[in-house]
Amino acid sequence: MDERQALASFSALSQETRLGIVRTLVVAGPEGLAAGSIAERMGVSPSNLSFHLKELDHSGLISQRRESRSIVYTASYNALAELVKFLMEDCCSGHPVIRASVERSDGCCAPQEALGDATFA
Amino acid sequence: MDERQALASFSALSQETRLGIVRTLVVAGPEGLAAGSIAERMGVSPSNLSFHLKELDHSGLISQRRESRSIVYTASYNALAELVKFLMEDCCSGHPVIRASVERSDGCCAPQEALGDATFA
DNA sequence: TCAACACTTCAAGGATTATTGAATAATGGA
DNA sequence: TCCATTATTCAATAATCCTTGAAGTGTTGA
Repeated sequence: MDERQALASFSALSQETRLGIVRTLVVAGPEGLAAGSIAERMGVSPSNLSFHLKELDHSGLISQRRESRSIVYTASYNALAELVKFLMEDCCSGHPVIRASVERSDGCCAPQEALGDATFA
Repeated sequence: MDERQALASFSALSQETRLGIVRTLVVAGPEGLAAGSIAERMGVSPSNLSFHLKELDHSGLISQRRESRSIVYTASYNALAELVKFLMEDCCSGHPVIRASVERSDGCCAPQEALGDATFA
């Protein structure tokens, strides 16, 4: 993921409605949700939702397919994963504190003592 | 990290100059950099830089201290780590594909085969 | 105390982004 | 074909964000 894409992704996630859409679609899984269902859950008007969906689609964080009358949206797990990687590696220079903090959170990988004095600030 | 903070952080990172500042400060390490040095490196006017620094400070991604005439800024590794965690856990519901993709990237943890059919889309 | 330095704050503008309601497009069933 | 359904696009307005230059705030050394 290049910087342009990352900027667009951060911008997409910086708006309450859009962050909500992404969360909803992630939970919905690969089957996705029709625009109408999303609008209902989020409590926004169809045209407003459409505006935000376009923004998200443009950033690559979601994708769409037509299914009969509906247009069904799905979260792009790949793009989300790329964004997490960008944040950790490109933006944060793979800093040990950040990596460790994330890995620690699911009890995986290196024990905390192994981090040594890499954990500043 | 709650949603409000996450939105503020994404908003902070969605602007080219500010993303550049964060990257610069992460690389600079815990000693940080004076506002003047940052302005010079980023090629922006002092007042414009100040505007963006305030934005970043407000989101919690950086912090500041006065040191003689200068005001020295440092990246908040903690806030950055929290943001990565938010993205993976709250926003992405700890989705296995995203987690795996990140962990895979440093050759740590579970081998790819172990992911099984958790890797959809 | 005064001047120079390092920054920030303020006010004004221009540029983007968000919201709303009306109009338009695509699909499927009677 | 005609109508209802599902969604998008458009135009206008409101709100927010970014940039700039001038003015203001601390800090240091003469």
